[in-house]
Amino acid sequence: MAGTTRTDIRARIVAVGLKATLQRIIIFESLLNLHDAHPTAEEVFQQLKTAHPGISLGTVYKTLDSFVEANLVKRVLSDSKRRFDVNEQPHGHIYCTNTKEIIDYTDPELEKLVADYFKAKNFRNFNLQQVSVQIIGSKSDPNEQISISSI
Amino acid sequence: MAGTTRTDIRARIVAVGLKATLQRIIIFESLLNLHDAHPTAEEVFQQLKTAHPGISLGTVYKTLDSFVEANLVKRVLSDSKRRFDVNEQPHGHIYCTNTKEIIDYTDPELEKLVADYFKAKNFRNFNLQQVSVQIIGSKSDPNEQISISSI
DNA sequence: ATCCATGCAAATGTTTTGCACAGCT
DNA sequence: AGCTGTGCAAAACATTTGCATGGAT
Repeated sequence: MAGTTRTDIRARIVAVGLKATLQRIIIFESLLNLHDAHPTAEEVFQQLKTAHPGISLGTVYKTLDSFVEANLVKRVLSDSKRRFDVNEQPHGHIYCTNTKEIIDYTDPELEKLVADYFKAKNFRNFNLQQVSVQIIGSKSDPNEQISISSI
Repeated sequence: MAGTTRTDIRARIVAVGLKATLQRIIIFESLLNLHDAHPTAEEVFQQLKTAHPGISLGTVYKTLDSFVEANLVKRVLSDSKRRFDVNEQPHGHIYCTNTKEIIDYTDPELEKLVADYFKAKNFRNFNLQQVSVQIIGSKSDPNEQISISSI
């Protein structure tokens, strides 16, 4: 649960101007639970329907879209399905062409480097919302974790 | 056309270990023509079928997949369809949430900055193939170009 | 009470697949 | 001949839509 209560969730939903319906709350909750999986609408629906048999797949689609629209959630690069990610601290993604996994890559130093770079840039006719780094490659051993160290 | 002849294309296809069939050649050619549009399989098919009525959509799908597999072409973040991009010099993408456009962002200084950053990183169990920067935001005026200047 | 969100199911859009045939070596 | 790639059409999969009903403020 990671310390995010329903009250918190309700507040976050209301904060972006959406009504805090039960469906929106449990879908957001589900996104938090499935955070590491960068789930599809279908996956959110599957996780939800045991505890909430009434929920409809169409609603999950519509709700995820409205979350993205409201900037509560982001879409991520994926293998032909729409995948979603709760909007936490800035981070990049590692995409493994071998296992098709999308793995979060959180690296404040890199985020700062890139953010600073863009601070000195002036965009005309463009409202910059977000910069993120995509890392593409493949795991040598699909069953092992990736680890990273500075030289 | 940009100075890439069929002989060049043939060579690039053979270089990655694929047979240079006519379909592969014209699909690759089409990707070069449509480069700015980051086309879907369907869009490639549409562009092709006038000049080559025999070509099949299924073949376009299969061929694009094999190009990606062979690292001749990249997939790009998109609005729920698979979009493709010929593998030219390193560049990022600007995604406009307003118009859903994907616009190339070529910035050698940024590419160097990021590449250098990752040179000093040591990945274990991961073969890094590519790092790219995604910029997300929205055009103020959908009909105008974005321009960028350093401060 | 009003308005917007939801559930349902049908429609649409996208991608994958299997198989028979064609083309290259 | 033997391989692999292609075309076709069906199947599978993913997303969107319209509308009647339900729920939040």
